[in-house]
Amino acid sequence: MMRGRGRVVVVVVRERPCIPLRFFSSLALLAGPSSPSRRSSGGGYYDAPTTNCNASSAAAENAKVIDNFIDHCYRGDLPRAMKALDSMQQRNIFAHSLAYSHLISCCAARHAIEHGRSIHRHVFSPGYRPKTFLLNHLLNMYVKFRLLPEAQALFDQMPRRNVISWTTMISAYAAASSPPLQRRALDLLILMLRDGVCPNMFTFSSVLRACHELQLLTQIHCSIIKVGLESDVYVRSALIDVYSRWGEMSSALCVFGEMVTRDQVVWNSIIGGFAQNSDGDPALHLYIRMKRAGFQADQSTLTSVLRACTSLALLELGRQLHVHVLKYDQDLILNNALLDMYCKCGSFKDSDSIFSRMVDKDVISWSTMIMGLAQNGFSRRALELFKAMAVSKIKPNHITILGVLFACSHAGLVDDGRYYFRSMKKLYGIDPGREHYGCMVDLLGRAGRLDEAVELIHKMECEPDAVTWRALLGACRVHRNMDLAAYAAKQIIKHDPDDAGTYILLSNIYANSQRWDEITEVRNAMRHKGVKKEPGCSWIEVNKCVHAFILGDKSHPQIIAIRRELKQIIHRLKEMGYVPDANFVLQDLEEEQMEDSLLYHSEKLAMAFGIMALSSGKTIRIRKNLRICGDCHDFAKLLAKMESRSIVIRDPIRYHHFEDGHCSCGDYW
DNA sequence: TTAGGGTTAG
Repeated sequence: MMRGRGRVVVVVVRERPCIPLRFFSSLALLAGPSSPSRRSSGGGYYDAPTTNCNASSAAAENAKVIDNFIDHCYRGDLPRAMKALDSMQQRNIFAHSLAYSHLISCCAARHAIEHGRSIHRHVFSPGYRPKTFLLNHLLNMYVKFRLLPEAQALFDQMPRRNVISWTTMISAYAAASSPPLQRRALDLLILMLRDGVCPNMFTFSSVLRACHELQLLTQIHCSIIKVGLESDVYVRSALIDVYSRWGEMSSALCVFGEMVTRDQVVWNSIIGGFAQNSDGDPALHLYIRMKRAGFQADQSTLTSVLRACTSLALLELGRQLHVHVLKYDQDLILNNALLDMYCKCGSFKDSDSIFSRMVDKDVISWSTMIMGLAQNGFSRRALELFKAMAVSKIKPNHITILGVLFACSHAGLVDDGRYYFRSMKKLYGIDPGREHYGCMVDLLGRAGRLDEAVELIHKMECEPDAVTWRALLGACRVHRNMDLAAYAAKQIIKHDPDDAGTYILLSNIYANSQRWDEITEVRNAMRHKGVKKEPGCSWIEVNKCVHAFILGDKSHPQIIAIRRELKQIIHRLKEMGYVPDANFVLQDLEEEQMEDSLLYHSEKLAMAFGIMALSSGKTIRIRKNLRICGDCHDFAKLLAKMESRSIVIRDPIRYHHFEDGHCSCGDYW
């Protein structure tokens, strides 16, 4: 016993060598409301009068209860700790903040929110003044349970808030999925500043996620530099991520380039940024640099690098990465990325195999497969998989339905498509968006129901965009409806004034009708806007090298041999009945382009090179930046038949699998 | 003694 301020102070220490001394030295066994003046926040003692034996006995009993509570907290025995907490609540006695914080962490780890709420009630009992640090623990617990309203209520109730309290709330709102909630993070930042609390690197790295305006992002970046926090690695990776989301890769690269001590996450941020912006080349180069810098690829790196392979259609490199993925064989996100890579590189044997072995599948796994099959023209299989998804009890989302409608349009299943479109709200609670309408326009247009397609566009609940009108234009192309094509093309240009291909297509339509004034008008508009058509480019991967072929370009080291091979192929194909298709009225090819270079379209050169460089029977896989023209499409069908090998050509819209004289797109693209 | 950054389908 010790003497202090005229009272006997009983030190309660039990023999527990495994518990840190600091833990015990900070114990506060506090008296109830009958003696509030004697409460202490960190002395490791409780007070008891000397003259009253009953009171002394009660104090000893209280000490025992608290001691038990602390013991259970430390051992992580949640049920017993909660029982002891009940007892403390009845006696109106309290332990030190540290014990509660330990228990709150246990509740968060064990998903025991009701216990967490009991602790919350307990520390707000009369006679106890919880420290800010303890309330921050509770705040964090509600945030971890995604109970933002409860976190906000506690935050509002807090008598004092420090930078951690504010940052916890800002971080919670910034991580929310809805933009209005994310805007609340920015509002809180302003309130925090008004409250005189300075944001630190934790605050900035959190709030950056909520930046939905580029101007605001720039302002926050300036503030970060002003207060000297730009060197923090968390802040930098958040900046890289947000600039990447805005497609501002030069700014992201600038932030990355200024760093001296880069960690794994920063590398992942910049690689992921390029991958998400469909800029696969720099993503792969940065990946190589990361490896050279001594970092190993983790799940996030591999997912982004797979995405880069997907955008570049690099099947062989994707297969190499698959070997590294094996050590994370149950990682759902990584498996989904792998599925998508194989789907988009046209290798369904591999995607099927992975999909069937995946233990966990989510809506993205199913949607990836359904969409992959649909885009590649395997509509029946896509619809069968959608039925299997219903059995699996995974609920479809708007992208799944998009895949289903895409599949219906490619198989000409008008009634099925209508059924899914009409019932998507009722069956799945999903409102049709622009993309769903676009699929329906595609479906009706493909079936030759152009009037119905136009009617649907006019009935849309949302404003049609260039994609909607392009779907109608595609149908006009197939069904040779030039008037409607001209109308659709004008609508596309209205929404996307830089679409050079559509200007050229419109000009060709007018030329066919000898409408010279309108041709001049279109050409002047192109000149005025400085619109130029991107040259056609095709890529093919051979022996781990990517070979690029550009229309009219002769820089490939084997170009003479390739052109010779191509001429021989054409000669043989002509014997099979191939007639070059020079009808370019409903294509976005210019007349001189057709006359001079029909023979040397980039995909034809890539196919000829594939025949030369790949072993017999191996699938020729080509990626193209523009849509394939009708002549190259016929050429590929006949070549696949003549060579008895598969040819896969991926254009920006869809995929063409050529086999035995047929294409999976059913000659509609 | 509490708060922060990177990965998947259209």
